[in-house]
This record gives sequence, structure tokens and C-alpha cells, in this order.
Amino acid sequence: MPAGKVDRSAEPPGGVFATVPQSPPGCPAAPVVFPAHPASSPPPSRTVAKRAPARARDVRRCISVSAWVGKVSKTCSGVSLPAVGMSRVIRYRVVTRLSRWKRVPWNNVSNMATLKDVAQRTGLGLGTVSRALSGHPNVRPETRRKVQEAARELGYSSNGLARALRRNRSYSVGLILPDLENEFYTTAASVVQRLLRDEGYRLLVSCNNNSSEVDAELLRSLMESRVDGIVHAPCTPEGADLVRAADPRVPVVEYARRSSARGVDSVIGDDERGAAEVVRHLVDLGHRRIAMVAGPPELSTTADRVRGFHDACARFGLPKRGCPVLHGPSYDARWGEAATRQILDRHPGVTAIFISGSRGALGALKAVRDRHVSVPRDLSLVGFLGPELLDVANPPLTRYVLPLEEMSTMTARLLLDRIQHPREQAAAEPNVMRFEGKLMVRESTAPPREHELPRSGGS
Amino acid sequence: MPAGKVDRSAEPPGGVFATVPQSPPGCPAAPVVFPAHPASSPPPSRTVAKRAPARARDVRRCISVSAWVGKVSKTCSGVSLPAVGMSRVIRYRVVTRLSRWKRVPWNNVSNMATLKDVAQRTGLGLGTVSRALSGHPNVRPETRRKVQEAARELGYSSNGLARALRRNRSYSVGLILPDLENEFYTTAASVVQRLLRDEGYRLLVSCNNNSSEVDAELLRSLMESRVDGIVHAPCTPEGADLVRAADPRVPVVEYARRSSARGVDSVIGDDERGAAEVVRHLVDLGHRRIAMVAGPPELSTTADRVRGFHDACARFGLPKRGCPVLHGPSYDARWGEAATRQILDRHPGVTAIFISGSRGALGALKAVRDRHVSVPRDLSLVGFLGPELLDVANPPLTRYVLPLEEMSTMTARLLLDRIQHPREQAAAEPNVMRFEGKLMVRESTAPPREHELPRSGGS
DNA sequence: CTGAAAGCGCTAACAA
DNA sequence: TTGTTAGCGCTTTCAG
Repeated sequence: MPAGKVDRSAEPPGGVFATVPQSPPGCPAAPVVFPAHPASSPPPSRTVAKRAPARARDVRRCISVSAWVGKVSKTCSGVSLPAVGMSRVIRYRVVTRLSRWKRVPWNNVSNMATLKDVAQRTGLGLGTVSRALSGHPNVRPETRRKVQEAARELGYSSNGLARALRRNRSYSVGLILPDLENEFYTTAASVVQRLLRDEGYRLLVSCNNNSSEVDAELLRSLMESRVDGIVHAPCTPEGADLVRAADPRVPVVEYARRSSARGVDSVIGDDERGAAEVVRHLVDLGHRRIAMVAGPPELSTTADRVRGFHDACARFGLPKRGCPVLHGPSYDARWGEAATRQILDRHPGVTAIFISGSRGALGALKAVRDRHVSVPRDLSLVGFLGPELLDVANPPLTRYVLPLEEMSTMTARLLLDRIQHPREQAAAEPNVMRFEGKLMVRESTAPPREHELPRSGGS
Repeated sequence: MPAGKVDRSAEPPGGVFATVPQSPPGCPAAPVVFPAHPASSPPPSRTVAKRAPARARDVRRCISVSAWVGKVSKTCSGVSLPAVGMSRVIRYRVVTRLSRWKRVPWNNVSNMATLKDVAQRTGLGLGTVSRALSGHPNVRPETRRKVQEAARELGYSSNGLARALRRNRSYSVGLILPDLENEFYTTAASVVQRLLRDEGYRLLVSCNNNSSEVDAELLRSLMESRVDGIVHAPCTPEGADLVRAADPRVPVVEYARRSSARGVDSVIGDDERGAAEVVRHLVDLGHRRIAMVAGPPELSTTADRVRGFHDACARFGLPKRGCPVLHGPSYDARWGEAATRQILDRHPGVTAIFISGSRGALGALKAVRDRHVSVPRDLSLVGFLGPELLDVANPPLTRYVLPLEEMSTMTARLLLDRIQHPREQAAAEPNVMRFEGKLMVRESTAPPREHELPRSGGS
């Protein structure tokens, strides 16, 4: 991509932003869309007007922004705010790589206090000050107090970069997940962050979107940051091999998925058994024609779930062609919806659908609703790894769940162990920890229908 | 907390983990609980057995783990795995602070290739190699190629710490959110991560749980990391004042909430108007007694929403005591549930509840279901900022939503601007960007009931 | 217990 | 265009 060019390709037709002067009283409301209350009803502008002086201390300029176009909010990439309420324009620049050269002026000396400043202030030597502040035992308590006070007065804050460089230990850990909005992974982010923070580590979080290129680049970036360890949800069979090649001493723990990277621990769910449990549950109810909505075939989770599904179908003697498996490009809601439609269209004999992804069930619910298919009367639906939220869905969804908290805890614990005991750990062979899940039976499964499905009436 | 002590206080009664030997065939399934299928049905152990040899390359030891106790999975803090399948014990250590002194042996020289290695290999000087690799224009193309090749051969990876130290620019940005599992914030994390990554920045993510102590410590930690900028969801009126004091040049953008910290930009939703819109919608339907479930009063969002609610109630002449506002300790589902129960018990005249948090609506749905209160026949329910998921809830929830993607995009854009144009930015006064939301009317609101509420039958 | 000094790996000024 | 060199801020060794 050429640098310096302004990319406006993503700009939606017609400016998305409307800007409204913020000055205290009487600004007519910006064009918001209220489906239930068309423009006719009077905007509550008095309320808005009254608010402004409420926070006396807040002298910042206020800008109201409307980002709604029609019914849906559109992403504002490449959009510039008109100059009305803003003196300058939000610039949009094309990717400037870290490696791209850029003149950095030599005025870049930080104005933050350094150890030297503290040393001068106290009249002590650098070494002593360093020892005093980093808790080294051989320092006179009085000296330490003096140093600490001086540090506080100067607003001294240790430069972590320098420390990390010198000690060859960054106290930071990388986390690469496929998706940062999916509760299956945010639980991991949350738990891992908390546990690592408790041990004094910082977390570098990033998202590979299941793209192998992005994944490799993120791993490289983490290695550049000299992280002490990595939690990785691999999206390729190679996984973090790249890391082992660069520095075999950096421990890696795989989360949720496996790769064939050597020397890495894995914490995964028992996807295969889960799929089998789902089939068993449906067979127990009397179903014989079960469709499975699966994700990208290159993921280890997909492979495991599909294997579990096939094995179980075979074991229970289900008709092979009555039980189609649909592979999709992802595990998101859109695919869940598309796949469900597809099944309703092409496999009318199917009486139950097993959606093997975390968000897919949402899409499936939407699809069946659009088609006026009643769950579980017309069709049974089973989810996988779905969030608790699905308990309040309509109907509450039967699904296979994994103990995400425990899996995340184990992941963090394993990584910390490897980081903090490199000696013992180097020798210890890596583990695969496979966590059992649980089938939670709710109201979306029932014995198969004995009537015809309503012929596709939806759009 | 005393260091070195093993904390087992969180250990659940009776070992949580059951370990199962992983060797190929015939391991009886570990004690999983399947509510629908009591222990009677045969465990699908054959499937499990068949799996092991499937991945020939995977020679890692496999350990199956069951973390289920009764119906709910319990967190496994402090639990040690029995020695059965694992040679060593997952250790649990009490917080060891970064500042706590710890002997670091002087064998800590990295074995990764450095610029010097590349220089020696190519016979060039350090400067040239550095320039060649970091894209400096004044390098002969041939030299550059040679250097790049040598770097590749040596598996050279630039040491970001040293680079950051030298350039006084870490190319990393901090993100502090109150909650990493709430879609309101994970959207921000996801979008901000992506946009920053595109510009070559790494993201340090952490979570303050709305605790001011944690918040301050996280800010300090980020300053130690010498981040180039910070996205902050403040949980105190001071906000990031600490940062401005330490180094006023580090830009801060507040997300979702405001504080009175000086010199920071804020990107927030129009909470006040949102609350007013909700009231207006309910009043239009005929409601006169509306309860509001609010969060911690110290948050700016709570204050704004409550102000909007009160103003609107006054404007529409609703009875002051008929419209209670319940302040809670958080915005989570548990509080939403408790508050809803409380309203049903103590304010039987209320015909509509406005739950002003993101997850609270889930709890409310649970509470009304337990009490056999029908929505919207007996009671109208309105959510705030709720996730799309609520569209498949039972019933789909009327709620006020904000354009999270756009808000996050704006947040990242603002921060990048401040980082990349410190000159112009230092002068530019900070902005408060207030984003308009939208009331999405679904099926959880209807005219008020004219009958009595079923007297509390639930537990 | 404290001070002096070396050097982690890199960049940028300066000299060639 | 390239080589040399100083030092970013810190930790740690070694001598006092």
C-alpha cells in the first residue's frame, strides 16, 4: 500500500456525521432516527440545553455526533468531520508500518525524572538508588526512606523499557485471539489478564481474525516486544512454530485450539466428545436426521467436532446422507444464519440442527424466526459453547458448554509456571489439557416433528 | 499479603479436578455431570479411545480434566492437580509484585541475534545495518538486500525494547476498561486494537473492575511501560490526572465515561438524552410509574442517565415517588436481577422498568421469569446499551443503543492524532465527543397493565 | 552498606 | 553511502 495516500474508499455515501454546535442553549437536535417516533414528535431539546452548565469544571469543548444512517449505524472509516464544530479534521492515514522510516527529531529526550535525578537529589550513587527502589535487601532502611521520598517528590517513575532491556525480562505477555468480541475468548482475555496482573505482568492483546498472515505478523511483533510468554489461539497447523524458531525459550500456551507446533502446552475443550454428546442427546429424543453447522475445516476445533459428530452418527446408525455437515468460513452469526437457511432449503428432511460455533446459534435463531419455523416444535436446535445469554433466548438454547473460567485459569497458570521456572520447565514435556464440557439441556430440543415443515415463506 | 504462603482459601470442598490417564484405549469417562442423562447411560468411551492415535504428530502428553462440580463449574483457584497424570503440581503463588526483589542471575543474556551479529556477518557497520533494516532512504539497494538476507539467515528480530528506549517511543498504547467481558467494552477493545495495529502500535489491555486503586496502579504500570498514549474508561472523578502529572505529553482519550482530568479528550454516549428518550417512549405508551435501575452513582454515565431520567419524569409530570431510582454497586446481571426483584416487591405500582446498564437487562429478564411476570403484558422492560443478542431474547428487548463501532473508531482516531502530531495537538484544546444513540423499539414494551401483578410466587 | 563503571541493543549525529 | 561513536535508563558486578 502506498503510504501517504488518503484512503476514502470506505467512506459511506453521503457524510455520515452531522455535527451540532454545542453551545449551551437551544441547539435543535441533530437528525437522529427514531423508528417508533418519526420526526413529527418534538425533540427533547430543552433537556439537552439544560445539561451543559451542569458540570462547571468541565471546560472542554463539547461536540455532539450523530453516526446513524437510516436504521443501522455505519462504521465511520475514512470519514472526516466537517469543520463546523471542530477546528481540525480527523485524519485518516494508510498503514504506516513500524519499519517504515520516519524522521524522529533528537528532541525526544523524555522530561520524566530518571534514577540519575533521584541520585543527584539525594546525593547518593546510582546503584544505591536503584537498589533502594527495587527492594534489594542490602540497603540501610533510612537510606531507602530517603530515596523513596526523593523519588516521590520528583514524580519518578521507573522506565520499564530500560529495566526490561537490562534484565532481559519484559514482564509482559502476549495474547493472540481470533476474535475479541466473542465471549468464548473474552473470558480468556479477562481471566488471563487478571491472573497475570496479579503476578506483575502486563498483557499485550491482539486479534488475528483467523488470518494466518496476521497471526504470523502478530507473533513477530510480540517477539519484537520481547514478551516473556505467549498465549496463542492458533489458526494454522504451524501455530507458533515461528516463535520456537526465533527463541525457543519463550513459552507458549495454546488456548482453545491445537496446532502441531512443538514444545507448546495446549489447553483445549473436549470438542469431540461434546459433539458426540449432542448427537446422543438428539438421538435419545428420536432424531435420525441431524445437520451440523461447522466452521473452517483447518481449525483443530472444527476437525474434532466434526469427527465426534461423524463417529457418533455412525455409532447410532444414522443415515449418512441424512446428516449433512456444512463447513463455513467462520463461526460467526452470519454464517450460522446462512447455513441454517441452506439446511431448511436443501435438506427438508432434517429435524435437528447442531450449530457447532459460539455465535452461530444467534444467527440460527434469527433464520428460523424469519422462516416462521417454530423451535423446538418444528425443529430442534443445539448450540455449542454458547454464552449464558442464550438462557434468556427465545427459546432458551440447549447447548454444550465448556468451563471457560477454569480453562483460562489453567492457561495462565501453565504459562506463569513456564515463565517463572524456566529451568524445570525446559525439561518438562509439554501437556495437552483437555477439559470436559457439559450438555445443558434447555427448551430448544424436543422429539422430532411428525408434520411437514412450513414451506419457506420468509425472504 | 505475605509472600510465599500458599493460598488455598479458594479451594472448593472436595477436589475439583479429576484426572484421567490419557493412554490410548479404554479410559472410563471422568465424572461429568449430565443433567439430562444421569450416570445410567453408557459413557461414549469408545469415541474417546479412538481419538488418541488420530494425530500422529502430536506426541504431547494428554490430560483430561473435569472441572465440573454439581451443576456449576467452579473456579479452580488454588487447586492442585493430583499427581496421577501430571508429574508436577500447578503451583499457586501469592502476588509477587514487580517491585519485590528477586535474584536474577546474570546468565540472562538473550541468545537472539542482534544488530551486531548481522553487522559482523555482512562485514558492514552497525549504523548501516540499522539504517538498512529500518527503511532509512540513504542505503544502497544492494547493501540493503544483503543485510536483509543476513538478517533472515540469522533469524534476526529487532529488539523493540532497545529501540523504544533509544527513540523514546514505544509504539505501544494502553487500554484500561472496567470489564473485559462486557460487549460494550470488548467492542472498543476490538476496534481500537485493530486500528492501532494498522498503524504499527501494540495494545496493552487491562481491566480496573471499577476499582480506583486498581485503576491507579494500572495507569502507573502503563506509564512505566512508557506507552505512547492511553485509552481510559475512568472510574473516578480524578480519572487520569495521575498521568498528566507524571508526563503531560502522554495523550489520553476517555472512552464511555468522563472524568474531570484536564487535557484529555472524551468520547462518550449521550446518556442523558438516552434516558430521556426511554422515558418519553414509556410515557407515550401510557406509563406513569416507571422505575429506573441505575449503577454506581460515582460514574459519570450513571449521573447522566439519572439526570436524564429525572428531568424527563419532571417534564412529563410523573409522580416523583412513583418513579424510584435504584442505585447499585455495578451494572452487572446480578444487580439487574436483584434490583428487579426489589422493585417487584417494594414498588408494586410500577408498570415499567428502565434498566440502565448493559448486562442488567439479562438479570431483569431472569427475575421476571422467576416471578412469572409476563413481559410486556404485566410489565414493560427497557434496556440500555444492550448487545444485539437481546434481539433474540424472550421477548426481544426494547433498548437504547449507542453506535459503539463509531465511538471506538473515533477514540482510536483521536488518540492516533494526538500521538502522531504532538505539536499541533499540544495546543489544540481537548474535545468531548458526545455520540447520539437510538431507541430500538422491540417487543418488551407495551401499554401499562390494567390488572394486578401476580403476587410474588417465585423463590 | 555504598559508589563507580560496564554494558543491555539500538539509533542518530557526525565524520569520512 | 558508510563507519564510528555516544548514550537512552537501568541493573549488577566489583571495589571500597
